[in-house]
This record gives sequence, C-alpha cells and structure tokens, in this order.
Amino acid sequence: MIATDELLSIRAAELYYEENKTQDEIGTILRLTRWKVGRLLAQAKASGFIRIEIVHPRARRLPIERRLREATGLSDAIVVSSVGVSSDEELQSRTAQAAADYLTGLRPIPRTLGISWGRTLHDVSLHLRHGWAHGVDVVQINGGVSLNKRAGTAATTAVTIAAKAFGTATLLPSPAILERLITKQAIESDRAVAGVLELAAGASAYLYSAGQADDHSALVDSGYLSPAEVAELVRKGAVGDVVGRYIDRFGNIVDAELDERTLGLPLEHLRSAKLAIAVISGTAKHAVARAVVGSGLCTVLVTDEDTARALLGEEEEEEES
Amino acid sequence: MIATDELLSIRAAELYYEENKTQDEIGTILRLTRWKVGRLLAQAKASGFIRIEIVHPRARRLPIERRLREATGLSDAIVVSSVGVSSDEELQSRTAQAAADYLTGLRPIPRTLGISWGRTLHDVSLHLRHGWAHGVDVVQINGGVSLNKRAGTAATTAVTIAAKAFGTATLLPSPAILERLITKQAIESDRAVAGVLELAAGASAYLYSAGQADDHSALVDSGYLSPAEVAELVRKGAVGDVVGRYIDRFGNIVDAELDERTLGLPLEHLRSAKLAIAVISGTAKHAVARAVVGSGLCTVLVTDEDTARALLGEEEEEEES
DNA sequence: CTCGCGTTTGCTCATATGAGCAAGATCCCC
DNA sequence: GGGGATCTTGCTCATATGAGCAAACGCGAG
Repeated sequence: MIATDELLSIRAAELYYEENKTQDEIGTILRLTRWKVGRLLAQAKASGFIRIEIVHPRARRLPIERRLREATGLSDAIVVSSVGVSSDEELQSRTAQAAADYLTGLRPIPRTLGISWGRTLHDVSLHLRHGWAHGVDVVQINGGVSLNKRAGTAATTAVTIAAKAFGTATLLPSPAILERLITKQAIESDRAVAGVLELAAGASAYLYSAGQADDHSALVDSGYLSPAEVAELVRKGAVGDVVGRYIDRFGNIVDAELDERTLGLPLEHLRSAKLAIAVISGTAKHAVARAVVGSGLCTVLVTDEDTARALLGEEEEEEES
Repeated sequence: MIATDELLSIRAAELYYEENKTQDEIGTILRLTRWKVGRLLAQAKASGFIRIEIVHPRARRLPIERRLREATGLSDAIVVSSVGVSSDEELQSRTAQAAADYLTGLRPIPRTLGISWGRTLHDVSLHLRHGWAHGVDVVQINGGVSLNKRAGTAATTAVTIAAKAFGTATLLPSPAILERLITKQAIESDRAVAGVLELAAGASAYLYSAGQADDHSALVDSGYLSPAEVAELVRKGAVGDVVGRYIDRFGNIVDAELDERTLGLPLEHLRSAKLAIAVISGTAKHAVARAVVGSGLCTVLVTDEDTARALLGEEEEEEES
C-alpha cells in the first residue's frame, strides 16, 4: 500500500468506526467514491490497523481456539481472553469459570465424572451453577486426603460439584502419595479403595488440572512432598504434576519409584480416555500445559490466552498505553 | 440487560467480530433468530463490551476532538491517539506530526505565519513535507537568539518551515528576555526589531507551543532563566510559559516585571488573533494546556489524547494486560 | 381470572456493504 | 513510442444489516 493510501485509510477508519459514518458519507468528506472507501477500510483491516477487542470477563478467543485445535489435534479447546486482566488470580478465575461453562454445556451429559483436586478444581466447583446438570456422579481419581491445613478441600470440591448436579460424590479414601510402596499396595487392594478406583476407571469423562513443579504446588502445600523433594524432581526434568504424578516436558513420568507410591488412576488411563478435560491457567503453568497437551493427556483443554499463545509458539509481546 | 442475555451477547460478539460470521449464521449456531442476534450485538456495543481501536501513529480521536470543541469553544481541535504509545517523546512526535498535517491542510493558506520556537516547534518543522505550501512567509513572534548550546534552533525552525513552503523567514534579532527593562525598550524601538514585530502583529496565523514551568523549560535550557528563578515563578502560581511569558492557571501573567522585560508579541495579541494554533503534548503540560485553552490563547489546539482527556476532566485510568 | 400496560419478538422494507467484473490507467520492456 | 501485463477504478448485483412496526407475551392490579 502506498503511503498516501495508508493515511487515507486511517482517516476513513476514524470516520467509519469512531464517527459511525457510512462509507458513502466518508466518500463525500474525503472526496472519494464509496468503493474506494470500502477498499481503504478493507486495507486498514488487513494491515492490522483496526483492532477489535471484546472486553468482558467471559470473553473467549475463538480464532486461537481454532488454531489450537488444528495445531494440537485436541478435540476441543477453550481459551479465555486475557484482555484487561492484571493478576494471575483473575485469569485463573476466568479460566475456571470457562471450565464450569464448558462442563455445563457438555452433551451428552457424562453419567460419571472423574475429577482430581486442587485450587483450580475447587475454583471450578465454585463457579458451577446450582443445577448445572441432573444426576452426574462425581468420583475422585487420585488420593485426596490432605495431610494438614487445607483439610477437606479435595472432598469439598467433589461434593460441591456433585451436589450442584444433584448427583453423588465418591471420595477416594487414601493419601495421594504413600511413604512406602507396600503400604500403597495394601491400600490399593482394600475393597473400598479398589471399588472407587474401578468406578473412576469407568468414568465417562475426566476433569483435572495440573500443578506447576515448585514450592507452590498443592502437593507441597498438602505436605506430601517437601520443597527439597520437588527441587530434586525439577532437577530430573519435572515441569509439573497431573493428578499427583510428576511429568517431564515430554509427558513422561519423572520418578518411577515415586510414581509407584502415588495412588490414583495411572496417566495412561487418561491418555486413552474418550473425554479428558484439562484446566490449566497461569504463567507458571505454560511448561506443564505444553507437556499435557503434547503427550495427549487430555482431549479438551481449557486455558487462558497467554498459555494458549505459548502453546502455539507465539509469545505475546507487551503493548498498549 | 439480564445476565443470560449479556453472556449470549458476548458469544454472539465472538462469532461476529472474531469469526466473521453473519448474524444469520450466528443465529443458527446459538439457536436464535437473526434479529435477536442483531439486538444482542447492539447491546454488547452499547454496554461497551466491544472496543474498537485504530492502531496507527497517525490515528486521531475524532469523538474527543468533537467533545473538546464543544466544551471549550475552540474552533478546531486535533487529538492524536495515544494507543500503543509508551514514551512521552513518541506522543510528542505524533502530535508534532499532526500539527504539520493540520498546517498543510489549512485553507486558506496563511500568507504570513507567526511562530514561536522550542522543541515542539522544531519537531513540527521537521515533520512538514517539502512543498507543504507555496509562498508562506514565516516570522518569529518572540525573541529567539539562544544564549548557549541550542544555538540556532530557533532560527533553524523558522527557516525550515519557510523553506519547505518556498517562502521567506523573518527572524526576530533579539534575546527572549532582557536583563534590564531599559535595554528591552531600546531594542524594541530599534528599526529592525520594530519592523519584525510589526510584521508579526500582522500575521494571518500563529503557530506556537507552550513550555512547562520547571527545569526542563526551553527558557532555562537556553540560559534566560535559572532553575531558582523558575522555582520562584512556580511559587507565584506559574504553570508554564507561552511565547516566553509565564502564566498562571488562569492564563494571567505571573510576574509583571519579568514580562515587561520579555520581548515579543504580547499575549493579548494572540488572544485576539483570528487563527492561533497551539501545539501542546505530554503529561507535564496538562496544566499549561488547561491555562492556554481556558484563557482563550488559541483558537485551535493540537494535542494528545491524554492531555485532551485531562482538559475534559476525564483522567484516563490504567487498563489492559 | 381478566384486563391493561410495558416489554419482547418476528417481521417488512430501506439501506449499507462486499463480491465480482469490465473498462481504464499505468508501468515497463523492448 | 508501441504494446502487452498488471494494477486500479467504477460499476452491477446479491447479500447483510438496521429502522420501524405490529403482534405476542408477560406481569401485576383489581
């Protein structure tokens, strides 16, 4: 485009988008035919001079969703807009809301929903509408008895999601990680526990999040792992955890021995699931999101715009006043 | 708007603006009639959920220009967009560019143009196109011989503007501020100087900027005033200077004695001019811009979006990712 | 239950806009 | 300076959209 045309297209855009003039009126003002104005406007759009943003906490980014589906083979991708967001918390809250929306709109409605636990899932449970479905049974897919403070969060999450869907919640009465392999095997073979695991294995859908591999991980908070142990896992290549199991950037288990002592559905089960919804948001989780998506751990990803761009390899640059 | 409609309008907006679907197609997707979709879209716009920005260094903000004209009685206002601008320098450069554009498009073309000098005016001179007009004579309206480094800037500005318009430049061969009143009176009565002042008084248009009242003022830089003297002026209420004369927020001369020793067109002359174009941009100049516009020193203002909003009393709040 | 009022809905019609095409302008290579 | 090749321009026509209106709906008072 020649320079004088570029300037004209900006003048036309001002009149069109800011002053709501018709292309015909603009033609009169700028002494152009209305077709020329239309072309200038089209050029301005094509050159990226016209930026249209949807400013709303519930806004999604459909073009990014599409590119993500195409690039990764996910069966669905939900990407919330990060326009006007300042804190990671708000972004995560928006993402949780979107996950709740997605769950609500899911057809067919899953009879049994396997879930993990953590801050994200808890958030999702809060954002779900009372009566979001009728008769969905919820089952935990990994050990969820917290060792200290956060007591009951895991249980609360499952119960809330189930209650809001007028269904039942089945809790996995076991720690997430056992100290000794033998204990884990013993618990696992316990009738109650085995029954829950079997139920979990037969769930029609899974909903889970992922944790970053650092001191803020829920597994550290809950007392299952010490910061030093996590640091050691990171040294071995861990980028985060999925249902309590630490994976490297290829989605492989980092520490086989630790994994053996971790009670819950194995990752392979998620990989072969028909419907596995991962909810992952926040700058710190870009790496684990990559691993989850890259290794086929989920079929549906709910995330934020920045994480999605990171997955697509287009890091966002700073802008705006 | 009821909550469910708000959400629907966001979904519709995503499909319309991001996916370029027609309202009809959106209707099919969301199971609505196309009229309902149109109404939702209208609601989304009305609620401010749709933000359209023109991202370009030459973009102006026409609605703000209009409000500014209406609120202040200016005969014209040019407001450059500050979208995507990070530094004050860039904003000032954009504003200077806009001033150059305005000057170029001015009809009737002024025969004689009275100008001040300073960083801003220099910027404008550089942004003017060679051949921006044919035969405009330029005359300085205030003393312009610099006392130190910046030597020649004032002269260069006038000469450049004139040369690019194939006209002549008339310089005011005098300092901006004299140390003693008697000297000023003597110079003023000198044939050469008096002749220039007369020419300046008869100019068909004026173009000038304003300086902020602090150490960065061009008058301090040029050595006419010491930082201490400026500080004293500020104490007396000075918000900035216009063609070398310090004014308070009401546009009144702050120090009559100093003003007496300042050589150039009196401010009253600018106030009664048919066409006086002020170019003022940057956060530090909001106060002086208010004084200039409020006291009728200009008929046309070229400024940036932030300054314009400040004049309108709508300070911009921070936003964006 | 019924009536009246205000809101929402689906429609008709006028207008605005984009696609596609033919004529005209411009370039540039010889 | 001639003559294709390419780009630009103004147009016709089909489509998308907004204004305005009447019917349907919902809601509360009697």
